[in-house]
Amino acid sequence: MDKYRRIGLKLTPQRLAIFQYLEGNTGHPSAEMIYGAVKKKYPMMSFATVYKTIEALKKSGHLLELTIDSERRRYDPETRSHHHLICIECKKVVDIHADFPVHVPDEAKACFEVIGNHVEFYGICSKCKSL
Amino acid sequence: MDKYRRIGLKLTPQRLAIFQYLEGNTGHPSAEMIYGAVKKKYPMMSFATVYKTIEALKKSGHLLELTIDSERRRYDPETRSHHHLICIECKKVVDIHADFPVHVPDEAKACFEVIGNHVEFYGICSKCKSL
DNA sequence: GTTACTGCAAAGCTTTTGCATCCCT
DNA sequence: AGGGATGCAAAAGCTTTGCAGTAAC
Repeated sequence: MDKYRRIGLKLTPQRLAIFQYLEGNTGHPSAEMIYGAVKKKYPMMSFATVYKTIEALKKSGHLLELTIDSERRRYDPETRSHHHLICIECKKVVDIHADFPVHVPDEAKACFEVIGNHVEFYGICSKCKSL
Repeated sequence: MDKYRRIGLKLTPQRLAIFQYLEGNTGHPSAEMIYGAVKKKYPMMSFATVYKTIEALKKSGHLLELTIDSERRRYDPETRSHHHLICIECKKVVDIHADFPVHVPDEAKACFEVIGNHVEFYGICSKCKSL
């Protein structure tokens, strides 16, 4: 947890709870999910603190904002490049750690400097399929 | 334009203007961009009509809702499978029509029925790069 | 004539912000 | 002690909805 102090973030109890909730969390939570989980420990926790902490983590590169759900922003503490499998029913998102041989066509390279890529697989999870 | 009437949509002037704006539009517009463009022709146009028409087009499969921009929903009249190149500065989105050899790992196949995939390339467009 | 669409305004959500207070360092 | 963080409440976006009037079919 010292990595957060090193980048100038004060370690308040609320933040520690958020950090702990996010640590290794592969559920791609939304702000509301973070708030709900952390509020159990700290009932005084406010949404403002959640959003402000998310902002600080994003800026310092410890949290990624995903663009996989059009209804709300979702976050991922796994900042290494990886891909996702998304259930179109329940919006569940599962990580896929693999490298895919995707190469941008040359005509696109001409007008874009490509930095990275992200593959989304769409489908229906087994839970939703059985309903 | 008859394809819309065939699926039970009434062809009002407002809708025709929206359809015409979207036809072949590769700019991945947001609701506000659609509203702004169509309002020039029909100053009485309301946001409600834009959103309700978007909803009708989505339901009938004539419009895709993209999840490439966390700030607002963006739409794509190109409903065939394709991919995107996204400028992380100005959020410009460019289509890429190509097939990539991406295959879901077997362990993921076990718990998901995969329907499709979408590759996003992130980068900086030449316009933003020169700023 | 029916049925569905429009436009307005209000409401609903998610996210951001201002500010006084508090607390980590 | 100082500067940043918290929490509240208000505000700001974006999107949806109810409803009365209107237009397409």
